[in-house]
Amino acid sequence: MSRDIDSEFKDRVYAIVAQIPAGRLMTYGQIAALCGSPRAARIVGGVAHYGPTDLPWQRVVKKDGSLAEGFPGGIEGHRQALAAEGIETDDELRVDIKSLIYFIK
DNA sequence: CGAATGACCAAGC
DNA sequence: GGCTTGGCCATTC
Repeated sequence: MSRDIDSEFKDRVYAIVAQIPAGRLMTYGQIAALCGSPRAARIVGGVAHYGPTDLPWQRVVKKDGSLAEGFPGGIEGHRQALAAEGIETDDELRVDIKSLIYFIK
């Protein structure tokens, strides 16, 4: 599985997001770092936008704990998606990321 | 093939 | 203390 193409980055994003357990959250920066580029947090967002919707992007939030703005339906839609996953948000549309964040070993 | 974008992050004022 | 600007790196049109 030697893929010398840069698409390996995108491929890893899919893998990581797909491995996020329900009830947990991950930040774009964290995923980007796991993909090999800690500064490519925006790329993860770009992949999410143009990428498949089969993955639980709803479990992916910003490092600040706030939700993604470009999510289908907006922050409001994202909040409902999280609620469907069992993740509760506060009045500030933010989740307890410091507790729900999923750390990959 | 080249240029612009993009679901972010961090720092500055 | 909250908002603005710049930088960043890979993908997409």
